[in-house]
Amino acid sequence: MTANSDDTRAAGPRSGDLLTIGQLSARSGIAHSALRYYESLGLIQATRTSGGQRRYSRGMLRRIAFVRAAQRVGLSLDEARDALDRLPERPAPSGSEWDRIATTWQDRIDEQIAELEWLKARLTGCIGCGCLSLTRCALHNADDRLGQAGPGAHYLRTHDPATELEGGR
Amino acid sequence: MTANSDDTRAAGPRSGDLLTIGQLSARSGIAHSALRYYESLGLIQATRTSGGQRRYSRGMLRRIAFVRAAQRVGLSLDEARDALDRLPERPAPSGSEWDRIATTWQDRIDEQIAELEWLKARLTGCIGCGCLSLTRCALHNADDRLGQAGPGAHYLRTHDPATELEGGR
DNA sequence: GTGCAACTTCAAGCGAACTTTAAGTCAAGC
DNA sequence: GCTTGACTTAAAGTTCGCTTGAAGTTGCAC
Repeated sequence: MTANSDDTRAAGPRSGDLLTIGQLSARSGIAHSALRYYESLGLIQATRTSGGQRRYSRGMLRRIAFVRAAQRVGLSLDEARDALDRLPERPAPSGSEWDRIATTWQDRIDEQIAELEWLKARLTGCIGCGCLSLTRCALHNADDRLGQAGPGAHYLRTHDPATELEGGR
Repeated sequence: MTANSDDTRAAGPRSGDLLTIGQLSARSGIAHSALRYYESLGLIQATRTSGGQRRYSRGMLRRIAFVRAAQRVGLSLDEARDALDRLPERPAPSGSEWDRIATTWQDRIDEQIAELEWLKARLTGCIGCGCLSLTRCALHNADDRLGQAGPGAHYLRTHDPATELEGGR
């Protein structure tokens, strides 16, 4: 960005609240290209200057934070947009819709933690047994557990986030 | 020209130790196509019948389980193969190399759990405050934390697994 | 008014992890 | 011997989440 003054926006008299894409990128840690990509997906919005440049309200930082949290919880960007679309866009999302999402996400987080704990426990067992015990070693016994999830790329996702969000309640 | 003149022993679907790709797929829960893909990457190996069909030893189930565990820990398939290559292929991996990997993975798991706990705690705060508190809400405050990791797609990976495995020797 | 960083669009490219398709071959039960 | 389903290869296609490149425009300090 230019070495213009250190406030958020030096240009216009009343533009104190608006961020350029470079500023939004710096604040959010998301690359310019990714922000434009997010805009193309409808995750964030921008107004335009008369010259066509994007200007973002500070509320976009909140939306980006929401998206990043959604990703960490395992949602795709499409799913994050759906969730955002259901939130009232006030000063901040509020009310039962947000409660519902937060609760759902916490459940998902708990599931992910539980799975990691399971894996960790099995690895601990392996260390203890030197991975030589056919009856106790995680990697020996894992195949008993492997077949249970059915075919497909289910190993990175243990459940379908869409059904979780849409049909869950 | 008999199908099983050799040690391959391709006499039938339930011929002792060797599995067809269909059987391996059923046992492991991994699609046929993915198994062939894994073979192309060197993650698993097969002998061949005189007719050219793959036959897998039961040890491949262990290797697949290892790969799946590696994926859950956040490794790429290439990294999983590197780890497999360093394990002695005995009845089971054993010894200090396995200890080292298991320990490294447990550290990674701990990190992932910690991050999930952090996110969960922030969501809990949001529920408590109805997401209206500018000072406490995770999504309001997240941007303060967002910029700290620098640019790039750092939000899904908080560290580089390659340096973890290679440099940590 | 000039210089230059920061911006614009659009399309193509990328990397990971697979899946799909097409056309053919093998294995085993009857 | 025939049939049928499981298998073979190679290449192309898919999805996700972006990044890169080219070529041009805007905004602002000097």
